[in-house]
Amino acid sequence: MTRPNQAQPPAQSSSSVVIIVDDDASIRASLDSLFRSVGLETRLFGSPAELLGGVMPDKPACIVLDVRLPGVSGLDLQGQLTRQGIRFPIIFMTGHGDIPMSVRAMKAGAVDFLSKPFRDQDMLDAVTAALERDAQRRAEAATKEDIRIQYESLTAREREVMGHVTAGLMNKQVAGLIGLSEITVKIHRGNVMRKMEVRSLADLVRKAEALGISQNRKTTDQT
Amino acid sequence: MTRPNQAQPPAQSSSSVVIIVDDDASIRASLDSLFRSVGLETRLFGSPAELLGGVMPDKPACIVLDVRLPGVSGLDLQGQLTRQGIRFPIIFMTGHGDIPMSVRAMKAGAVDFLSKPFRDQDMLDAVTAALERDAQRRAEAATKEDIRIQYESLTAREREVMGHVTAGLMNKQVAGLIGLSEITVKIHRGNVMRKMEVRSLADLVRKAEALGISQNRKTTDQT
DNA sequence: GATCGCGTCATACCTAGGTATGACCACGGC
DNA sequence: GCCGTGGTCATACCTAGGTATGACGCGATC
Repeated sequence: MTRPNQAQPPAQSSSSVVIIVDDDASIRASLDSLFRSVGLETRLFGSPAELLGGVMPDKPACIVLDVRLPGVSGLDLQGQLTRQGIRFPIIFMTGHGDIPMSVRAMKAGAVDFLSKPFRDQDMLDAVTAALERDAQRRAEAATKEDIRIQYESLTAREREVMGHVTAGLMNKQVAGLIGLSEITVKIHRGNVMRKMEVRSLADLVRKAEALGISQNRKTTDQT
Repeated sequence: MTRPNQAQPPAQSSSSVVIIVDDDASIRASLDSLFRSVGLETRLFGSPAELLGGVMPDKPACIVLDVRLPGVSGLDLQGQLTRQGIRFPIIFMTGHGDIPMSVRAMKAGAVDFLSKPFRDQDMLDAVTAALERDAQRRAEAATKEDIRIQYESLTAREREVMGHVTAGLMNKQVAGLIGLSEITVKIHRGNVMRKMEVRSLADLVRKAEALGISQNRKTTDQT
């Protein structure tokens, strides 16, 4: 996998980040101290607005979030982040939670839901799991992003040919379908292989699958 | 996709089944009535042992489970079922639940966790979601099972060749790797295409991916 | 001991895929 | 107007893939 984009590990001062959102300064401080004691980087926020106004870290991270927050609730923030495409794993804390609240949070993808007071070790375990999950997610996203960039370097014709080729059609079938000569299809196909940086059809098919290329039947017609 | 196995929809008296496990007969009865009122089939069990001793339905189903049960707890039963490969979605009910219990259940994959008393509609919504999830899972499992059966019809040599071919190697490379002549590889390859019921390499690659055939992933590209 | 399935390989022939060279056209930007 | 990019196609040549026919060895089974 070449890497025309994405984060390198050059100056990785800290491997992972824990984002803490709580309106109680003393809780922020104690969590900050807890996470730093195990070598984790922290970012502290007193409100959802502060978090949303800031820059998201470009390394594995997770969010430790109080359910009860000034303005919106932690659960609302969870939905807001999801809609914005910010997919850091979330660990909830609450002093006055109930079962429906915890179930809702877990359904929405939270990693854990801890009732205050919780044991430090429980929080650390949850954060460890969350950071592992995020590292996994980042790796997958980076791979897919590389492929997406390659795909975007294709011209419209090349994408069309790629779709049909990865669907298993022969060059002459592709030619017939989109009204070209077979030799032209071969040229496009060669360009696709070069731009997608694959040397076998098998790898091209896998990259197409990763992109979710379905080649919807009959959407192209003429033009 | 031919179907040498799996369930047909011939005499589908009821589309889906709800399995109810509760030691309280009156609860069983009221749930039974609730689900039947919306056209769902039910199976009632007073204990985990009864459930485990029975035959699992061969149609979309889900389990409605009391956390507190004679013998093992509902959560233990959840783990037990998972280990046995029984993957029906589970909805928990509890009269005396707490947050850690609900979180544990949700982490283990439960669809929902309802505190008694719950509204009928909440239970029906949860069951609907669970049955949808199970229908999805069944469809995927059936497809994969068809492919697995085709794969099992291959001889050892054919599987070996299939692995290398779907990894993107040319016939002559496969021949060199496993010490055969190219013509023999071509014969095996032809057998693979026939037995796997595909007519293009692209489809073979997709079936191999569905099977999770890794075959020492040889990264091609790199220029 | 005959049969069968599997694996092996050769010859022969055909189709499919890949690439190089050269050419022409349309379009948009400098 | 010139040039670059993209698209088109032809000829030519080579490699890769697919299949049919025929053949032989081996081990398990009947």
